[in-house]
Amino acid sequence: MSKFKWSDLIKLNSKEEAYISPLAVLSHIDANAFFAQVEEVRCGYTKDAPVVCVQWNSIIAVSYAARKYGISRMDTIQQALKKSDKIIPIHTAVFRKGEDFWQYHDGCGSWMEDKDKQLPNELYKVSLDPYRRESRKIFKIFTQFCDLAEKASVDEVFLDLGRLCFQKLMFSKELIPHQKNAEDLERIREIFINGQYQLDAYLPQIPDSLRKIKFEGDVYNPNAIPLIDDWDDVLLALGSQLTQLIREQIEKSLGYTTSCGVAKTKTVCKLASNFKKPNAQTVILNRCTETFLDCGKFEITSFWSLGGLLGKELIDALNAPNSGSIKFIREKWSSSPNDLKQYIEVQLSSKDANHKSTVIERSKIGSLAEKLFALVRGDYWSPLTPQTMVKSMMSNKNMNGDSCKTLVDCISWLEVFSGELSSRLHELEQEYDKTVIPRTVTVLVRTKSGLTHSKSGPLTKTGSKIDSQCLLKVGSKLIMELGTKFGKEVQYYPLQNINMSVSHFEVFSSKKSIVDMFGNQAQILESDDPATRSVSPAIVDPGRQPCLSSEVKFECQPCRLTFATEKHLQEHRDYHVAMRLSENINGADENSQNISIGEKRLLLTKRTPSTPVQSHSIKRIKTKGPKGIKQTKKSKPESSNGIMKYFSKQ
DNA sequence: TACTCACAG
DNA sequence: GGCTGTGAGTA
Repeated sequence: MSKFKWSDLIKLNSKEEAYISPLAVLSHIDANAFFAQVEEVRCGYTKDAPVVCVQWNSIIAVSYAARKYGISRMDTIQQALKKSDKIIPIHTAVFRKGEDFWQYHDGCGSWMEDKDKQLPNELYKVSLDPYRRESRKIFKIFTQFCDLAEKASVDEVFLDLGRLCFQKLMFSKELIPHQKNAEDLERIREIFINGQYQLDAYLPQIPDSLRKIKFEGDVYNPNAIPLIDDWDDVLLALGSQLTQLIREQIEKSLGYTTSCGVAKTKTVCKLASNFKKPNAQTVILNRCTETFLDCGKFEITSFWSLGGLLGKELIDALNAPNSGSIKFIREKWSSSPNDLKQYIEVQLSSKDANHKSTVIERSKIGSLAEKLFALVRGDYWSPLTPQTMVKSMMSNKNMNGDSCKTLVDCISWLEVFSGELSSRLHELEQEYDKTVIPRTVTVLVRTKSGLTHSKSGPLTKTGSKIDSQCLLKVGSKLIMELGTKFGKEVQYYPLQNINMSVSHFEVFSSKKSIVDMFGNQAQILESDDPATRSVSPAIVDPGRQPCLSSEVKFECQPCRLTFATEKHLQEHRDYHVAMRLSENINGADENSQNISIGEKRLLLTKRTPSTPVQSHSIKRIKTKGPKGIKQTKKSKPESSNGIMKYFSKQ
């Protein structure tokens, strides 16, 4: 007789209950050196090519081919090049300051000798969009196969293979090709199909024929025990076959290799997928779970969510030795979580007496002890959280030196952020086939002294879809309010950090009008005459469609940028005015005083003294501010273009 | 809404 | 180790 019950098996058919069954089959799949793989595939290299993905001077992902030269994620690109000149560094895509689309600059980067081919941090912001896109493609394959997938990060996923395994067991004819030995399994299938089972009854012993079932990948089995003993092993074997299939599909269609862990719980899956890399899968039988946790590679801090302060404090509170602490805890507190809880409480009390700070909240010690008690046994069950809508999106830029020292600089970065956020919002909409409208925009700055200040405001736009212009409009308003409020008190510029985020998403299920719009655009694009195109389609980010000829009606004379509607043109002009306002508020230097509104690019790239004279003059009334910061009041511009409605608090 | 902290890759 | 990002908690 099996040690499992019919109810354990039947639960696999339920998304809500499968993870809690002792027969659960979950898996964790991780794309190896993901950013490096994306670049390798994008640029057409093979797996043998020692590609590394670079951001400024740092290597942020190392392909396995490059790891053979001893290159690690910590290395700077210069250090890596000393280890081997064979490596192929590829820089991430970047936004240029003041532009709202990203681009790859292949053949450029900080390691280039040619100064013109370097990408200065001051002028660019890294874009991770390409990796998100590839991540979505991978995730789509997962969801095509599997009805319950949790996206754990840009390169990781958890799968609940319960239904697939169950169905394969019950309905797959090829599972047991030799009919002679299949009789037992057929009888079990009949019992299930006819509903002649008792949920509380134990399952029969597994049929002999099933003992020959094959695992895909590596089964962790240091003591060479028989692999198939009970139904949990059978189901894990089926799960390993399924993950193999899914992973092969990903490699075949997208070119990415993955590492995979198959086990009963998420935490064990996660450790298992990390066990052998790259391009491998590791199966942890339930009977081998504790042996696996004790293999020497893991400690308390290896568990998800215990990798930081909390884990360190736990180890400290439990007086656990650094190595083998999982086994130590399991054996020292072997009967119940309660002993563990009491021990932690006592230890923390003595810490309190010594006025030591702790991140462990007293009210949570009970649940923490239960969790730890289960974790060290590989028995901590947590559900897969089905795909949920992200709750916020941020676009962020850290500044070097004094590269963000004026409001003009700020607004230029806001333009980048607006482009990135609107593009990501649109991708989100396509992914869910929903309309997504954020209701709140937040702008945050951090001064060199570490002070942060943020301002949030509503995004009231309705009807049409969110674009970078409308985000920029709100963001500009917020940053100006921040600047005027903060600038008087403390040393404001140069900023150490600036970011913008959108949150409080409203989701509409009907996306008809937007889908139609996309369809029309695509059609127009195909028959578009390049000569009449107003904006070069060479702009790379396909998330941002160029303004098409049929839509072009309004042009900003100085910029020669064109807009579909007068409203859009108006907003664009407001941006120019905001730029000029900011120069005044900020007490801009001599060069930027004279910036023509048509010379945005010039302003943002090189501050040339010979910049043309502006066409609209703004009177400047200087007032003396504290700490030598120039405070400037401005008169209303001659041609305000309705700007005051956006900057009414000025 | 404003801000801080923890955590992860 | 710097950069980028998400989410929880607090007042």
